Amino acid sequence: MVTIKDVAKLSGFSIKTVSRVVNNLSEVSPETRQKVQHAISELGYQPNTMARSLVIGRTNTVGVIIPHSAEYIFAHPFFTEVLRGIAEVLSANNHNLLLYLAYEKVPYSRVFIQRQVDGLILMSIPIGDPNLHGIHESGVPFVCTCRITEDDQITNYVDADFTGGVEQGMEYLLSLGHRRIAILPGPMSLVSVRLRLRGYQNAWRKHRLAEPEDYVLEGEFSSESGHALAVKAMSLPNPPTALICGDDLIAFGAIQALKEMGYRVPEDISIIGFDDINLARFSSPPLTTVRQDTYLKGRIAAETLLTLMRGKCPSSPRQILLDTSLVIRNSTAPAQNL
Amino acid sequence: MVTIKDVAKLSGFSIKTVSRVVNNLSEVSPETRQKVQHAISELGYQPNTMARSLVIGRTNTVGVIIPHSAEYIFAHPFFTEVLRGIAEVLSANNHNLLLYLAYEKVPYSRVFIQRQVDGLILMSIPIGDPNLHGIHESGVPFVCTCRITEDDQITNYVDADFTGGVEQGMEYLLSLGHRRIAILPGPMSLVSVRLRLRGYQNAWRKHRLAEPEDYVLEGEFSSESGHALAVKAMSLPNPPTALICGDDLIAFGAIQALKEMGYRVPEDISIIGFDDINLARFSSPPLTTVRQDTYLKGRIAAETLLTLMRGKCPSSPRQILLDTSLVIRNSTAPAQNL
DNA sequence: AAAATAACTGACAACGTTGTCATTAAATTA
DNA sequence: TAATTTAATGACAACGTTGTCAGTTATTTT
Repeated sequence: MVTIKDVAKLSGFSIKTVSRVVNNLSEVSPETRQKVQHAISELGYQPNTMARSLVIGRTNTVGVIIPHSAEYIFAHPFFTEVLRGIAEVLSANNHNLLLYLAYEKVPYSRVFIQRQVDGLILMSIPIGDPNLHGIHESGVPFVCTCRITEDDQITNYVDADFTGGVEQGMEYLLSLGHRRIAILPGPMSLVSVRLRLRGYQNAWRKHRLAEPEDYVLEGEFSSESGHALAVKAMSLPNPPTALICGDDLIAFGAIQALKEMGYRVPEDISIIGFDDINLARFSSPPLTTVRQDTYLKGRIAAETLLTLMRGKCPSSPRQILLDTSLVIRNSTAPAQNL
Repeated sequence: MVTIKDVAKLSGFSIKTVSRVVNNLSEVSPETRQKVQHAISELGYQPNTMARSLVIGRTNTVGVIIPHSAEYIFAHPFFTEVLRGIAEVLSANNHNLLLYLAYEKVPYSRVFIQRQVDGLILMSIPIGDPNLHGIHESGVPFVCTCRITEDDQITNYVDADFTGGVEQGMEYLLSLGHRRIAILPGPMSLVSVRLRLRGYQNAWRKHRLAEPEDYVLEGEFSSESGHALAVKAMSLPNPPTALICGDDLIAFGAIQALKEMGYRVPEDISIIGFDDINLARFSSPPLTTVRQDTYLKGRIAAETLLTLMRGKCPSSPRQILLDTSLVIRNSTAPAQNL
């Protein structure tokens, strides 16, 4: 292994001077710099990251924590986009990205105390995660890409406005004349799902309409679940004329189930998704959906974290809510009397 | 920051003895071990990873390289699955995962020479990547999740048998009576696409049939591209009765385009995809596709790398080709005379 | 009882870098 | 000209850990 010592010996200068050249400090004469650089490229020298980190007390590395219990996070299309946003910002700022699968027993903050990372991004935290305590205690700069409670006032977060997003979808369905609107929000164990439900309830209240009963159909973020729930919805005594879904996968499954049952989408039943994944344009019919910019979520999370890492951690948390927008395609139509 | 020194002072033992306890070495008496452990948990001590790595010369970290020029890799459903396979194996073996976006100018091997990682997984390498030279030279243990040439005999790789996969699809279409089969293989800049094409050609040859002309329609791995190419295919003087696609996204786009043009799938035109992503079951009609196990690809790549890292790098490369299987759903039917 | 072995424990160097401070030579100022 | 500043460089300690090896007990063997 080529070390700074070898470069010093070959160039005839001291270790410290080589270090100055490597770190591009100004206090080196041009000739010296050139000679040292020549020796560096001659030997193919690269500084040892571990040794440097040990001295300077930083690693220029950010940890991204993915709760492993939630496997569907990995499988979900939005995951990639958030990660890409994070990776690009970190890369542009010369920071590395350590990806951790967090099992419940292992406290996230460990990796910070061990000086592996200078900060953390928590990608999807279970409600009541006991690790958050340790995080706060250890003083890690961290940012969540989700909220930990419906009215989180504790963590730094960047998240989509799920409540507002569902309200947008509901407004549209109501404007089309739908009054029997069921929601397939996803798993209620997730805060984001509870926030979606809040949007659903807000919409009814805002229009001074009574929220229909039995129209909240909890499930998973998957097409399989959407399929099953759509079947269940249509077998209700008073079946809905529209379904608003917690994500696009649920919507895809629901559409297929409806077709199989002989309903036409959107003529008989309207469907709205959430996320606007790439494939939403290519379903049959193309999906009307509430768009959230997951790539941007990742970028902003990373940028926020870098800011936190540079300055002291502020007393009040940084909380950012990203707007959603309704993308109208062909899975929605005016309500018919069935 | 709590260091091993603090633990030594509090427990009354030497630094070295604390180190022995931390590393769970046997040469410590039970009482000593207990006292030291008490001090450790009292202080909340965690060993400094950088200092340890510096001494032992390893980081227990694996780098995963993603060429950034290929943005679609991030966006592609298979990416997540490979990454999940890698992450799970590394996690189970107490190794960390550093994710790198590789820009063309930055040689991958740098991160190895800098001792940030003990090995590398290269997720999708452009043909003729100049960095491979540096990789071989630096002696990094590495594994590719793809081949770098159609007959790669150099790198360690784990990849799907694209040629065989397309042959499976072709066999099925031919058995259904199709003779006008066009292929939408994806971007020819990728080796995997050239290998798919090879499977297409093999099938014709094996059946002693002349390969039809103008039936290779190059494009991207996206639904948009599939849509455009399907339109192009059907406007040929002698349009095909079946399309075999390089991935499922292309197939989805193609199906939509065909529907828009008034064709029925599969009655008029048969479609086969590649990958079997989760959503393949939920397209309309459900997609017949060649399944590759991308999650397994990731797992095996990581396991292979760990093996390489443990032993010396063998002289002959480890090359693993994973079988594919045809999943028959409803986008394929016997050929009709159009 | 003496000698040999085993079981623990600790002092100190080493890993490869950067930070602190001293030293030297050159350039500027008084 | 002498005194002061500036620029360039290097010696050495420090970062927090592990490896080496020597030392001290306790235990076993002769």
